[in-house]
Parts: sequence; C-alpha cells; structure tokens
Amino acid sequence: MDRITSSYSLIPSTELDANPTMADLWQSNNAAYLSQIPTTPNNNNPMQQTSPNNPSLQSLPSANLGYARRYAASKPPYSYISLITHAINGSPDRMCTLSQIYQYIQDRYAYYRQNQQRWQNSIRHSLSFNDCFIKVPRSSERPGKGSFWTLHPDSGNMFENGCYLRRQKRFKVKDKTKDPNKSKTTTKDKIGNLNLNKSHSSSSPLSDHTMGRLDSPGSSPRQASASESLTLPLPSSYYHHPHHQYSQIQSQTNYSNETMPMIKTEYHHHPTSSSIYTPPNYDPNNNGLQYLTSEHNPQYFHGIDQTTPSSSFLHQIAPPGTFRIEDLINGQPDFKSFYSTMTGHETTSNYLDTTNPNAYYYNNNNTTNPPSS
DNA sequence: CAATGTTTAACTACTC
DNA sequence: GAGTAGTTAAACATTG
Repeated sequence: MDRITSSYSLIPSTELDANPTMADLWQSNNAAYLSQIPTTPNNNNPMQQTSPNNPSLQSLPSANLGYARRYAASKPPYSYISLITHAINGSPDRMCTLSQIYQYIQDRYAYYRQNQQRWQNSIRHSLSFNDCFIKVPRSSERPGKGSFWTLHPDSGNMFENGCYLRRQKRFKVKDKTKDPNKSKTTTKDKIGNLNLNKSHSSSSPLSDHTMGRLDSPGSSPRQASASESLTLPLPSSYYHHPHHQYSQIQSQTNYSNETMPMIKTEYHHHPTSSSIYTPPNYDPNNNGLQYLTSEHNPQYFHGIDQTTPSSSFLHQIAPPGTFRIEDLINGQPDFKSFYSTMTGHETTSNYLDTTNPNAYYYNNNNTTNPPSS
C-alpha cells in the first residue's frame, strides 16, 4: 500500500510542498483529474478556467487552486461503508445498484476517479461482507444486471459517534445461527437472521419479505439451512413501486456494546402511499451526514477544532489550519471550495446536495429514470 | 465476456 | 498487546 492511498487526511499544502516524494506520488496518482485544474489561471481565457468534467473549478479563487489540488488528491475522510451508506441514503428509494454506488462516489470525490479497480473491489467486498448492507433482487419489471443494495433496517445510524472512518462497533445481525463448520458469517446466515429477528422490526419491508440475498447462491456452495426455507421474496408491488413509505414509529438500535446508544428501529408499512422508505432520522437534505452536527452530537463536539481534541477524534482531525470539521458543518468557504473541487459541483448546503436526484442517480445509462411522481 | 457478488487472507490502524 | 474495524488483493462463481 502506498502512502497516498493509505492516507485519509487532507494533506496540508506545506507538507506536500516540503516533500517532493509525496508530491510526486500525488501528481502521478491524480494526473487525470489534476489536468482539469489550471496551474496558472488565466482570467482572459475562459477555456482554461472551465473543465468539461468539473465546471465548478472555474469558480475557484486562484489563491485556492493549490489548496484545491491538494484537496482533490486526498482520500476523503470516509470509510467505504460510510460512502456506500451515503449513496444509498441519498438515492430516492434508498436502494442503489453497484454501478450507482460507483457513480455516486466518483462523481463526488475526485480521488476515486483513479485506481477504480482497487476501490471498486473494496466496495464490492464491503457490500458482501458487512451485515448492514442487504441485497435486493431485481423484479422482472426492472431488469438489468446486478441487484439493488439497501441498508439493513436495524443498522440504525452507524456513524452516530460522528466518525465516518471507523465505526465504534460493526453492525452485526443478532442471534446468528452458529455453524461450527464455518468461522464467518455467510450470506445465508444473513438471510436467515433477517427473518429470525423480526421481533422488533416486524413491519419492516426487509424482515417481512426478506429483501436480502435470495437470488444468488454465491461462489461457495453450501447446503441450505433451515433458515433459508423461511425466506420469501419481496412482493412484486415493491418493485413496481419502489417508493413505498415506512414511517418511523420508534427509533432504537440495539448494540451488543453497552456503550452504544440503545436505539430500536421500527417501521410501519403504508402500502398505498406513494412516499418512500425512510430510514430512521433520515434527513433528505443532508444525505447521510445528518448526524454530523453539534446539535445531534453535542457530546462529540467539545473537542473539535481545538489543539487537544478528545482522544476519540484524534484520528479524524486534520492538523490545525488544514481541515476543520466545524468548517464542514458550517459550510465555511474553505469547505465549499473543498466540496466543489472534490465533487465538481457547487453546493449551497452544508454538505452533499441531495436536492437534485438527477445529479447522480439518473444520469448514467445503467439506472432507471427518476420517478415522474 | 465483463460486471457483479462472495469469500479468504494479509495487512494497517485504532480502541480498550 | 489483544481484539476489532477497515482496506486491499486475489481467486473464484454467477449472471446478463
């Protein structure tokens, strides 16, 4: 693993400037994207200010260009799991195909326009490996390759602690069927557990109809377990009308770790509604980062942007003067230029703009068109 | 055949 | 230092 790809921090320009090796790596790893950023902006030549792929670059103040180049070169401070979660939560019906997830990530983060084979393999691994992601088979009305992916209804807010790099506790389906012959959870285990743990989410579309992992036997043949026989496909109406409504009755996620908040999630299904399935506490205007505010997490913000942050944030906080989480929250100019550079889009919100679903989910050929509603 | 999906393994980094 | 979360690579199966 090279130094660049293993670094999540937003590299301070001084560090890059003082370290030719890092700078060289950075240049080589981001050559394609960096070519879009003019090194010496020419205000008299609009052609040099605008990138076809990243038109927002034209609005970057010249003084910020060097900074922007370095922002773009840095790995976003989000784990793959959080990126996938953002993609799913940002989709109109809370379901994404793999290609949509890819598209979401590389549209928003210039860093992921390179080395696609590497990170896309990691995305696929994360989807398969983590219980919080559930595969939803396609219906005959929505043919295509690959399934949809959604979040487990009980996964709750996995980033409630404000850390988008490392969850405090990995979400695991409870009461897994223990198979002495297998040391790790299998796909079928997930399916079975999804059905065996309906007690507190009995109205969930996932647990009622078992959205997950029904369609593919996977690469490792195994005998069907008793739990598999319990699985049922989703009702066809689900696919016909992806915009179902599940209103939140109570929000509570159970974690085995006592230090985690006790939040249980329950959904009620309103089959006749044209609204959408809404994860607990989901804010459509904040796209998965809704909890990254001092309002929601006052306990985590006392140490932010201070010279001696709380230990739980040590690994998240860039050195003073580089990246400040408060800037991200408050939409400070630095962050907005960062956002523009990373994403190629302007933003007027604190973070990700989810007001225009066309921007991501329906602008590639692999996806369905947005609902005309 | 390429995209998608699953699994294993090795590794790094973080938490306790 | 042990345990855990996340990343990366790789092999392999499945699917459209």
